[in-house]
Amino acid sequence: MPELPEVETTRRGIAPHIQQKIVTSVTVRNPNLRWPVPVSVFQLLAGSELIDVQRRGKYLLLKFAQGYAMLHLGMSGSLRIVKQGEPPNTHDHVDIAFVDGTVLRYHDPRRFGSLHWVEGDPLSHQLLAKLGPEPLSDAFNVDYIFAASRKRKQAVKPFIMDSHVVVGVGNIYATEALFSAGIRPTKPAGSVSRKAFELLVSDIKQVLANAITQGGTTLRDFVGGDGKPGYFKQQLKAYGRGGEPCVVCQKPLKEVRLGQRSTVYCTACQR
DNA sequence: CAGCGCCCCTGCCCGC
DNA sequence: TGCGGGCAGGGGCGCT
Repeated sequence: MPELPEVETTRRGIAPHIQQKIVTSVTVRNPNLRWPVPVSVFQLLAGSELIDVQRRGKYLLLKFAQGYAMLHLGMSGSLRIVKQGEPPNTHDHVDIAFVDGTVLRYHDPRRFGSLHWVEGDPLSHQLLAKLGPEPLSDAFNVDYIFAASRKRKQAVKPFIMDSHVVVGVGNIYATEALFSAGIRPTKPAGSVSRKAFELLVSDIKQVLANAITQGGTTLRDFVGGDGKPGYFKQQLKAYGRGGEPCVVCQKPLKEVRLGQRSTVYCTACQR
């Protein structure tokens, strides 16, 4: 249930359980994810140490001496730490088991996620090479986004959700950040003012950072194997609230589809 | 190239 | 209660 905060929460949650541990086996129960999982390559990982767990955008990178396991959770993917011997449930597609009996288990009902093996620099991989800046880095700033948006006719919401523009801004947080910044999601990106982008950049950073902080509270449940993704729905001011009153002006929020994704905004507060 | 629709897949919810 | 339709937190790909 991954937007960037969930992926980062997952990274922080799993890393201490698996890093610097030796893999004993990799089990792939269903290799038919978004792209076929190269099963035999992963089975060669037995005996190797998982050095580190990194993240680029919504991709998780499990570092080994020989290369990286590059994992994407798609719409419905999740990772949890379980103990060896725990029977798999439906849609538990991959297990990576370690010497101490810890198992990293990948679960993904819709199978929109993916698992690649990458040798060499993972950031040079085709899927990562052209990604935009990390939203919480200094590289994501008003100068950058304003320049990138000039002459773009695309609506600002799909624009900021484009991972080649900036990574990690999914449907929920795009909706929320645009609400906070008072920007109408349908407005062409190229006609959003520099001032408005200043607000938007700051609100994107804030909403993501806040969500990561909150993700921390669901972390223990998540990793413990017991908890729900725990999505702070109560905090959402726009996403999922079509027809309900705007928290600022009480006018009913409007819901439209933009780029095949539901989009909620206030016609009074967002211009 | 920019921009847009399609599609991958399962589960769940709603209305009839 | 059963069933069809629509929608779900993503994003790469192929077409115009």
